[in-house]
Amino acid sequence: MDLERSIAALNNPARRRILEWLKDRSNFPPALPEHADLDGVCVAYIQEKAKLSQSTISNYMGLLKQAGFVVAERHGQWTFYRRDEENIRAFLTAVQDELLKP
Amino acid sequence: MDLERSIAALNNPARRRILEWLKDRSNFPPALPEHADLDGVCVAYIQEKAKLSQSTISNYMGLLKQAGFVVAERHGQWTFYRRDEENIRAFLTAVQDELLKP
DNA sequence: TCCATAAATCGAGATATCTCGATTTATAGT
DNA sequence: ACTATAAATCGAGATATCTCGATTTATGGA
Repeated sequence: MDLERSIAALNNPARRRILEWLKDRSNFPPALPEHADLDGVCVAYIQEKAKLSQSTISNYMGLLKQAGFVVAERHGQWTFYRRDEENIRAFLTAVQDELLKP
Repeated sequence: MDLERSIAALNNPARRRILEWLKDRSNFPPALPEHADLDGVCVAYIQEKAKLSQSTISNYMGLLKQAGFVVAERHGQWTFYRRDEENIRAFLTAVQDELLKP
């Protein structure tokens, strides 16, 4: 749990929005039939929704991944990103401790 | 509750450390007798502890204040800063909501 | 093997943050 | 009025972040 890195990753409205969108797969276009079993979202879909360039989104997803907020799973040419709920909760606990613990 | 501003204020190790130090007045030199009733800490004490310049600390305290993490109270030539526990809790709730709420 | 598509990496200009020393403002005491 | 002290503001150089388009890498299909 690297607070530094996590807070930096959150310090950007687009990245926070992406994390929110990922709460619900239906914020994105339906998955291809062959990906129906995966609950992640590919970079292209995120890019389309965020209206930022492909390289920017790829970079952002990398930062969110390093921060522990998402996990990436590669399937063929696609990389599917989804939230890491456990790590997100761990982050919240860490911030709470840092801000409130005596 | 301006999340943007609050997260930006937290996105700096020195500022986070200051917020931690302010949890306990005894992290700083004892107050002057005439300030014994106040529980805030003056800029000079924070500066000494943080080993950063006076202008940097003044700037940082301004950011923490705008973010709602501290309140300032002026007494004569001194400005005393102390944590705003209620706002800090409000921030934590807001982050939690942003990260977890469906 | 060749082509098409998805994503990652690279390089760069624009913008923002960090941090400082110098200056200014506010207040208190003589 | 003058001096001293505390804090805020100003101006600037160094460093980091943002975001892009171009290129490269990885994979799958004809």
